Amino acid sequence: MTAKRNTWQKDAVRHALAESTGFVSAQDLHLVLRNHGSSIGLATVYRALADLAQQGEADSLQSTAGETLFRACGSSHHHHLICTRCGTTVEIEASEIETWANRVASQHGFTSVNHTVELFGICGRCAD
Amino acid sequence: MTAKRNTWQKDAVRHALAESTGFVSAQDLHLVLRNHGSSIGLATVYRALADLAQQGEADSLQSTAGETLFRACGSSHHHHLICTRCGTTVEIEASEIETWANRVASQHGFTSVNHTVELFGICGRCAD
DNA sequence: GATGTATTGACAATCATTATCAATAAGACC
DNA sequence: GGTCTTATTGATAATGATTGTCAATACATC
Repeated sequence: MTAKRNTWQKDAVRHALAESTGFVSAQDLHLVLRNHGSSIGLATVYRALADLAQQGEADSLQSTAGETLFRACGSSHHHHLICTRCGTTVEIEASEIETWANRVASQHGFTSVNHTVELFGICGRCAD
Repeated sequence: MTAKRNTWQKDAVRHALAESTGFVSAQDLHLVLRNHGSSIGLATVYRALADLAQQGEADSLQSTAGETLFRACGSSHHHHLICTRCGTTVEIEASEIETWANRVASQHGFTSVNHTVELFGICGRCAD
């Protein structure tokens, strides 16, 4: 049994992630924590984020720049609508998409279907 | 005017990409070309793929491993259904998704909407 | 409080990708 | 064909994100 331990580092990452409005990289988060006076190491931030993502406490996606971005999220399945200017993110439930994905996949003989759906745009506040 | 030139290297990349069944990385393609006796350089493969993607001759997506993957594709807008075992890829037209994306985005006051939609699963041949 | 071990953090190592720059070769023009 | 201009190539160095290493540290239990 992998006896997991609770450390202030993991909490710090959890909290910093919760306070970020949109998706952030591990490096971003490390910088934020350091600026707040924390002495947390970069590798630890990477490890904590990987853990959170695996436990379903965080969503992750790959930016076009090749970074992995993270965001705190609810536990149920959902997608994102992300402002490309300010990073504001809205969680979206879309049962239509789920059924569509399953239907299309089975039409082509595919099983064990996963999907990646992200919407990008410019939010009302940034459009002005 | 940027006077583009035609080189055998660009054709080689185009052809190698056309013969790949699924998404491939620049490194993969470079290896394939080398194994076929080509002396093409790695940097050139990267440049050619970036060009093809920009001209709409290829689609690209970010793998979870952090690589950029490419695939030859038709010119019209579409999505992909990808077998995670063998890489077989099916192009999918989904006007429903387009309208859904626009509707959801405008409901939240977003404009200039883009979207990323990819389906992953196991194809009939690999399921046996 | 003492102990065993998961976890940390500084740094090295890795991997994909991009920049550098001299050498090459398309394409235009004669 | 030969010449010229410069886009393109390719070997290599440089960059940037991420992961591995490993001794030191600190959780949780006795």
